[in-house]
Amino acid sequence: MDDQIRRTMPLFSMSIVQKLTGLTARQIRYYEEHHLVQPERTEGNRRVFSFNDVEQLLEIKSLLDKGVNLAGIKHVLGMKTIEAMQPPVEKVAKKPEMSNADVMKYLKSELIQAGRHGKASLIQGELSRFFH
DNA sequence: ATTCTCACA
DNA sequence: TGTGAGAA
Repeated sequence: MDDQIRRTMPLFSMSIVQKLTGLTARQIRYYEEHHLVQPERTEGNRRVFSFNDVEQLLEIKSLLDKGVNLAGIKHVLGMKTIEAMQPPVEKVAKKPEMSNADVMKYLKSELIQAGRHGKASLIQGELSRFFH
């Protein structure tokens, strides 16, 4: 139950999420309009994303590369949400979704990538707690 | 300096 | 989806 809090806890600013996902702020806001992600808001109306939101965005990016349109992505993500809420069911086959380990690996590569450009201090600070 | 909303020569 | 304006 403590894990649920960790991935739901709002931690990332727009700039951080942009670097982490490679998506533009415009796209991220657009996906939010379509309820593909539901970031929290600060008192100043700034978006604050959780670890789950970042994973969700990465999943969206993945599907986009596969040529899936927003309507299709909504269905895929919708199924995921339903599954998460009605879990007491044996999943027949394994899901080709990004595992937590895959996400971690991806984020690390992003940090290295950004590091080669000398501008990773920001996101490293934000993610450090996840790489203990 | 950052991010937000809104609107489109 | 990009982009710029005006505000917070």
